[in-house]
Order: sequence, then structure tokens, then C-alpha cells
Amino acid sequence: MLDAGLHLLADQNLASLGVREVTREAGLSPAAFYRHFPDLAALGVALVEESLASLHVMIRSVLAGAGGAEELIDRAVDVIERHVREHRPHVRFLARERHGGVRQVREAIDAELGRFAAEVGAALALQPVSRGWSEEDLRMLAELYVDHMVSTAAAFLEAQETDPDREPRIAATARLQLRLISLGRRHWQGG
Amino acid sequence: MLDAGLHLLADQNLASLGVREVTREAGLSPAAFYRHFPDLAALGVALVEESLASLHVMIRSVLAGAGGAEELIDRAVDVIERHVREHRPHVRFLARERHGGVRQVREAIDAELGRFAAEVGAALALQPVSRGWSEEDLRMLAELYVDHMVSTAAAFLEAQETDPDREPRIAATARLQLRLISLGRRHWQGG
DNA sequence: AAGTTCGGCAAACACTTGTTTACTGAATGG
DNA sequence: CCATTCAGTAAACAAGTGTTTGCCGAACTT
Repeated sequence: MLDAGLHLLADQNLASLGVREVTREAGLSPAAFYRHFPDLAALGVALVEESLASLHVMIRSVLAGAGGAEELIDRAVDVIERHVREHRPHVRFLARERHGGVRQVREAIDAELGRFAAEVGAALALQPVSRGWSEEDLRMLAELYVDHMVSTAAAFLEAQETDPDREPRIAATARLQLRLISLGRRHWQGG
Repeated sequence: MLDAGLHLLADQNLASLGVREVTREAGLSPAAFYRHFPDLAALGVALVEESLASLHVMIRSVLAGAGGAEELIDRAVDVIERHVREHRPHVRFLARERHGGVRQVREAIDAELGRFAAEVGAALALQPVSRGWSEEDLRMLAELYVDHMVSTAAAFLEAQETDPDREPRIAATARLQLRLISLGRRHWQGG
């Protein structure tokens, strides 16, 4: 049933999804839906959780494994690109519903992105470059990285669906931007 | 009729909007809708144009007027915050439909954001800090700024609607991030 | 003054929708 | 072996949907 919903959300958004539509796609009767969810919003929240499991795995695989800043940047962009390709429906769902019409879902996504930023912040604190950084500065940097990751993922998504030739250019741009941020980071002093 | 649509899109998204719904809100008969638009998608595109007029004004008011990097950053964040407050429905519409379910609208928004980036890039090229920058580097910097502006605007939007106390913190974070980017910019050498 | 466009209406068409109800078979547990 | 939960069904309900059609008055053009 989650799969059916996710499939329909390829070119629709949650608020315009119908109970009957979902059950039809899943090959079930309309009433069957209510055996599993009270609402369509509930189905949405379930999809958020499903989507973020894979995201957490991804972020760890970026932060783990050492290497200089350059290697880390390259690996990050590669991982994002591959993740979007391999989990397109989930990523699309997140991009679409992050500012979508269903409050519960919006809040679930935002809360989880916040946890992401915290995780990234903790990882940044361990790097030598961050010696002497205040909590606030670390947090703002982590948020900058997360926002950048989200934007990049969304750009990959759109490119993969409409014009795959644009993909390398997006990757190149993202790498340059990360390099610039990392440069600013090295010269940062006090908030 | 545009106003009626915009008002309904406060807690709905375009794909789940109905012709009858719009005309009812506007105090007209359903058939009247088709006198003005063939589709709901067309109404969406019209709203995009309406929304971006005010945005263009905003961006010029940031780029105009000289001043050091610090003043420019402060003014940019202020202008964004005020713009979101004064054009909330339009901004919400853009955030929601940027990755929404209606292809035509998505494309219209993306095209316009691209033009934004070009405009910002041209303005950046005039600043002394950008001497020796390649076209590609300027473009990626402009995109970074535009993406950051979009993220910040979305954050303001959510904060203003759910918990206005968070607003100053968002502004502070955005300023720090812009400062860090501007730092990276000063130390940039060659792509 | 005659004609034409413009923006509006009511009514009708055939569907689709969310949700509830009462019912059914299969698995599960004591 | 009996009871209970589980996951499913069909049928019905009232209400809402997109779109077309034919009609109408006002405003503009010539």
C-alpha cells in the first residue's frame, strides 16, 4: 500500500491523492485502506519515515571514511547523485511535501532535517578545522551544508527526470560551491 | 479570480485545487472560469508571473545601493524577511509549487529563478572582489546565493506561520552563512 | 444605430469521491 | 477445538467534480 501511494505520488502530491486511487492502484477495495491508516496524512507520515531511513544511511556513508576536504567533497556529491538515482521516488516525495499542503508531513520532514543538521554538526565538531568554533557557528555551518544538500538533491532530481545531460554540470557546480564554503570555513574566526 | 486562487492555496496545493472551488471563492459561476483560463495549470502559471514581479523588485533593491559586504548582507536579510512578511501568499505559493505536482508551473518557476541567478551573476561581476573570476565561477556563486535566498525565505515563511519567535534566530543564522560565503569568496582563486 | 465581442449565468451530463456498514474467510492463540 | 483477531470484501450513501451547452445583457466598434 505504501508502494502504491509512492508510485502515484510520482506526478501528484499528497493533498490531491485519493483513498480510492491508492486502493485501486494497490488492487484492494476502498475500505481496506482504513484497516491500516485513519487518514491520508497518516500514510504520508509513514512515507516520511520510510524515506528517511535510507537518507540516514547515506549521510553516514559520507561522514564516515576519512580523507582531505577535496576527497570528502567529491564523495559527498557522488553519494548524493547516486542516492537520488536509486531512491528517486522517495526523494521526490520529500522534495514535494517539504513545503506541501499537509501540515503533519511538513513538520515530520522538518524535524528530521533538523536531526540531520545536528548529526552533521556533531561530525563537523570532530574535524580539526573546527577548533575554537562556538556551538552556534557549528550549527549554522551544519544547516548550510544540509540546505545545500537538499538543493543539490532537488536539482539532480529534476535533471534526471527531464534532461540527464545536465547532471554532470550540476555535480560540477555543487563541488565548486562546497569548495567555496570549505574555503570560507578555513578562514573563519569567531561568530 | 487570481486572488481567489491565491487565497485558497494558503492551505492547499495547486494540484488539489478545483475549478468549482475557485469560482465559488470568487463568487462566480463555474463556467466563468473557462472564460479566462483553459486549465488550472494556466491559472498557476499566471500566479507565477504575478509572484515574480514583486520578487524582481526586491532583488534590485538589494543589489542597488552600495556599501561594504557587511552592510549588503544585513540589507539582503532584512529585505528578504520583509518581503516574505508582505507577500506571504505569493512566497508560499512559490515554495509549495516549486517542486509541486504541476509540470508547467515547476518549469515556469525554475526558468525564472535561472533568470534571477543570471541577474545576480551580472551584478556580482561588477564588484571589485570578482576580478579574475571565470564565467563558470560567477555562475556557481550566483546560484549559491539564489539557493540560499530561497532556503532562507522558506524558513522565514514557516517561522512566521507557526512560531514568530524563531524569526530573529533565522535571520542571525542567514547572516552568518552569508558572511562565511563572502569569506570564501575573498579567498577564492581559480575554479 | 447596428453588430460584435466580452464576461457572466443556470442547468445538465456522467462520474468520482470519502466513509460506513454488515459480512466473510483465514490465521492465531489458549 | 473454540474464540478471537486480522485483513479483506461488496454495497450503499450523499456530496462533490470537470466541462459543455445555450442564453443574456452590457460595453465597445464602426
